[in-house]
Amino acid sequence: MTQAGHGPRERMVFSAAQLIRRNGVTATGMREVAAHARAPRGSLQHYFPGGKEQLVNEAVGWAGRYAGKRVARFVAGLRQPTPSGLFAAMAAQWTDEYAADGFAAGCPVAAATVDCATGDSTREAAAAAFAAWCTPVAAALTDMGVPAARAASLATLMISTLEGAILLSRAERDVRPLTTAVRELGPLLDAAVRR
Amino acid sequence: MTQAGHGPRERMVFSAAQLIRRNGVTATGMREVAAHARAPRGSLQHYFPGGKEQLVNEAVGWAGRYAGKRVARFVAGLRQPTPSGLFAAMAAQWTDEYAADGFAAGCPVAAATVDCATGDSTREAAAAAFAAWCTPVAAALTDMGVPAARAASLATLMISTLEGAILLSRAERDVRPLTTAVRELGPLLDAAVRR
DNA sequence: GGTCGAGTATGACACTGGTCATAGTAGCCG
DNA sequence: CGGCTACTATGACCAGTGTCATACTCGACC
Repeated sequence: MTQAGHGPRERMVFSAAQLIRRNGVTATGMREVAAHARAPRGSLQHYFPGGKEQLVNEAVGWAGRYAGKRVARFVAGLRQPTPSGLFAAMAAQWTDEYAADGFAAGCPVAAATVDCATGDSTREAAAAAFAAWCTPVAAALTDMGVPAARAASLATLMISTLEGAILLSRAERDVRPLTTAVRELGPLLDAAVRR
Repeated sequence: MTQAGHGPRERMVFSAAQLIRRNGVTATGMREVAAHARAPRGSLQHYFPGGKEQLVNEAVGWAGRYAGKRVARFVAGLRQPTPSGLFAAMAAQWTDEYAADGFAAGCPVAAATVDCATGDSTREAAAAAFAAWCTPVAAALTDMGVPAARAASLATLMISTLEGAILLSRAERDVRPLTTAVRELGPLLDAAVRR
């Protein structure tokens, strides 16, 4: 998650995702988002006339697209593409971040799902984000030789397990749940490739 | 999660867990908890001089102990105890609730982990709750014949996957992530029993 | 130059949050 | 009865929220 906002609008969406990831939706204030993005407070109502709900939904959508794009880069970075390798790479993104920056942040989509006081549209945005994340994973699995029927199921399983392991790791302040998830789930994933 | 509070204090802890489960920590107000528990507002500062932080932590701890106790009942209810059967029973608790009452609520411990604006002690309470949940699961696995070395890892995997599947199911308003987790993870779990 | 509009900047509003202070009530014990 | 403790009840406070209204800057365009 590198700082990559050109315009002030994108910076605000990015900052919103960043803060939601850390503190949750309700605990993240609009003024706080503007300050974090070093954007004028008045721009909030200008760019996001739909208020906080719109801002949160866009942040969630951004996170989903970001995660989806990362999948392609992960599989491209594998010397020998295997399902377990992809899963390990996805988990490594989190273990690396936790090792470098601490356990302060989680997945913004998860935060939006749990903290859905904003309205039902946020829940829909979260579902769309998970779909945008799950689809490329399933596609990568089929490319690796997993039958199409199981690819979608395994992709869902991978994201479920990863999301839960992130949760446990954050609570325990230890990457152990993430590493055990990779170790235990890897063989199951590789066993699904048709040879 | 049946209403089981005798005294007003327990009712408040229970109500707090219930509301946190639905709306998250920050979005749950103290006055709201008192009203939901049909307890006088003044009792809040009497029973919980530590303020919201104490109330939230006790609610999280209660949820952890509750989940831990459920495990023993689950394994007792299985006619033939297998790891996959236990996992299916744990997931069924959620699919049943979602089928009956809708997708409004999630796991309170997950909510407390994500929405940790209350302070670091809440995170520790969440870690303790996950431990109180994970330990009996690992014990049940060893009883079923899983080598002790893997039992702890598999218990962590089960809870990670379950927690993530709850998240996805809630976002999608569909129990599909939960059912696929059970279907895909079952064989892996049963393959770990020593025979 | 004048006009327009995108974007910026503030201040105010109504409201809710957690917390504190204080007063009141009930029941038990001596 | 008085006194004490457990509990209840209420009101006030201040910081914070999202949102709105208004006024300002500044560059582009005719």
